[in-house]
Amino acid sequence: MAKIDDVARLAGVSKGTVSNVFSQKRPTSPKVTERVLRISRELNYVPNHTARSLVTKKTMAIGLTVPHGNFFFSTFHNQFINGVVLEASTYGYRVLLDMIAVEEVKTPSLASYPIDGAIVLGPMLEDRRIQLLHQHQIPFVTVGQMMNQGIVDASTVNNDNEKIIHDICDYLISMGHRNMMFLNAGQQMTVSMVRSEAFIHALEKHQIGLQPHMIHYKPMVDYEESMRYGYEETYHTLSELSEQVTAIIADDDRTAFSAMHALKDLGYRVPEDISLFVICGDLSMMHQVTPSLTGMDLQPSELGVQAVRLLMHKLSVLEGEYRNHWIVDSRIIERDSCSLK
Amino acid sequence: MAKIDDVARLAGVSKGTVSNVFSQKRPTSPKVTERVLRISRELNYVPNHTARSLVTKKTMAIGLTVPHGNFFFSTFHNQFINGVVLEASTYGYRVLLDMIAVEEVKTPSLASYPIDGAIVLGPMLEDRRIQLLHQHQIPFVTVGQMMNQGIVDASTVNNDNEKIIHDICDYLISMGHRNMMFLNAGQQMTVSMVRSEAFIHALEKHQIGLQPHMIHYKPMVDYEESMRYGYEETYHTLSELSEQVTAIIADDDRTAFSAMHALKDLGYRVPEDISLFVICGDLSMMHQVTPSLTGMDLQPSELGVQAVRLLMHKLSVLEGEYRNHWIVDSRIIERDSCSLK
DNA sequence: CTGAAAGCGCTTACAG
DNA sequence: CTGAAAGCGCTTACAG
Repeated sequence: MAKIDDVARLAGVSKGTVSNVFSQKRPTSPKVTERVLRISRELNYVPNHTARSLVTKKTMAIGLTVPHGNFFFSTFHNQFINGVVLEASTYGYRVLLDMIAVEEVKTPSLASYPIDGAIVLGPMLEDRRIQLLHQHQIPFVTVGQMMNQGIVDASTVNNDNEKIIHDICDYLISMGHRNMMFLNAGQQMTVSMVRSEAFIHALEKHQIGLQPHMIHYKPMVDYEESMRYGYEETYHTLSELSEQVTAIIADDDRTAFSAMHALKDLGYRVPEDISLFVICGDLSMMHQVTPSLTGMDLQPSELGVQAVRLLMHKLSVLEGEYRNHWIVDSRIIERDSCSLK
Repeated sequence: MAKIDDVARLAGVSKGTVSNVFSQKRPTSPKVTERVLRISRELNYVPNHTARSLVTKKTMAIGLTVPHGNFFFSTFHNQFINGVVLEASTYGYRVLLDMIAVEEVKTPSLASYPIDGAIVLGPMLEDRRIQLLHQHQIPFVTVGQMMNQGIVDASTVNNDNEKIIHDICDYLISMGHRNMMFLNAGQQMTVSMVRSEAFIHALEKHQIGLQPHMIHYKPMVDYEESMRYGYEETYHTLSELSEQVTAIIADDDRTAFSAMHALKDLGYRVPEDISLFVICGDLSMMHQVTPSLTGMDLQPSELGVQAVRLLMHKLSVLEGEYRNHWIVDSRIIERDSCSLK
């Protein structure tokens, strides 16, 4: 590959001038610009990204780390990632995908992270990723519930999870449901704790006593098993219970699908016998199944966009004031899976 | 951040030695190793990835480019990406996600790609991404149908699309179906061309005449519209047709869901009135809906794994013989959405 | 608007 | 097993 010296020599200018033509950080005369560009084209020259990074100290990449474990994207993640990648490209940034946890610095061969900043999706308690980012002094923003873990000033973009749960409970309770089952996310997700608490508060607000069968947590397992979560919990809980659960709140669309499957096997109809509400699912897909699923629009793509904007502010790519915590709106999309008790 | 000179000075050794401790390319005495490591820990030192890359000429990252446009991942893409990221991490490689097309070199500020190789998902006719990769001399492997476009020796990982379509047609025809509708992928996808041809051949093989309503192509549009594709084509085709279509082959699970929706609105039952076969869908999700969907297991995760392995061979990270074209197996998973005519 | 020179933080022959 | 020095391919004050 041609390098800057080759272009400079053939164009009869200095390296600095060639650099300026490409970076546009200082003006160059039209004549020189055109000559340099022509030679560059002939030589198939393009500035070496790595060399540039070394001196500018910018990699023009941000890291996107998702929880470790045998993890698979949900449609929620899809749209979130879409928002991130598209918005990042607006500022000339690329996205480095890290699905497994940022590894321990166990092997000495580990080098620094070639990223200018990071977005941490679904922060967890004792999150190794956050500890390392902090230690390496890489600016980051978390998306999802952030608990205080000593890193006081963490920037975060999130939905208002308390409001979400209260809205859902108010909605279902207003329809006459008092025995609801909540298929929550995994216990290691900080979001699930906030949601459980809000769920309990919402019940109290309406003078409904909490019962053991009302809250379930997704086991932290592999893909296949997590697909069965909705089925297993629904099937076993409902078949062993004497009282009648009349509404189920499912953490995501997959959980909802598998819960529906269990309901069918148990002989229950949705929504005639049992209502089903999805917190975090793909709205289009939820619209296509039968019955179409009522749920909450969390705007995952918007979460991604706002996370990138916040990070760009922290990196001083974006000027002006900004808030360290950003809440993305959510609202109920009524469809056919919930009805009066 | 501390740099190699700081560590070298405090540890009383040369930079070269510090380098060796971290890269492990040359042995260092236990005493020195331990001292360097201790100092490094104290200073929070870690080798600068960019500086290392500049001299080794390796970024230890591969690019993953998906088709441009207003694109959203399907569950197929999810699992594929999973395979790629996990397998790449095995070799110490990270994955740079490019969702929009590798841009034209229109603005001169564009720098080289900081990747050692690339995986191109869903190659298209006149694929700009491939042209650029080729021009920048970045090794790449394509996943999905590759048509000859002057780049003769492109490495590729793929399913056997001809076999897939023949297997599906043989399966449905053996059940008595002769009037089948194929909701194919978008016309710009090379895979859809191969599948259409195979579909036509399969019909010929069984002496079934091709009719205009039998093949449809997903319009290249935004997310919302593509979700409607299955619905629209199914609804309009079936309501305007005098003869009876008895089986539908859907390109992916979303198309299948929305086709099912249309069938329900038209008063058809699956599979009693019309059978439904899904080519490329999330098997677990297809198992959870009612009726559970019969489809083809394309092993998307395995496609990702093999694509990375092939690329690692091309980058000489992996030693030994390898084939430039790799076919990943597929097989029919029988569930409840197809039945005898 | 342009050039000459230093420097970004590493690795790598070369020499011992 | 270790060190001294050159060099990876750019950008950036500094000077004009």
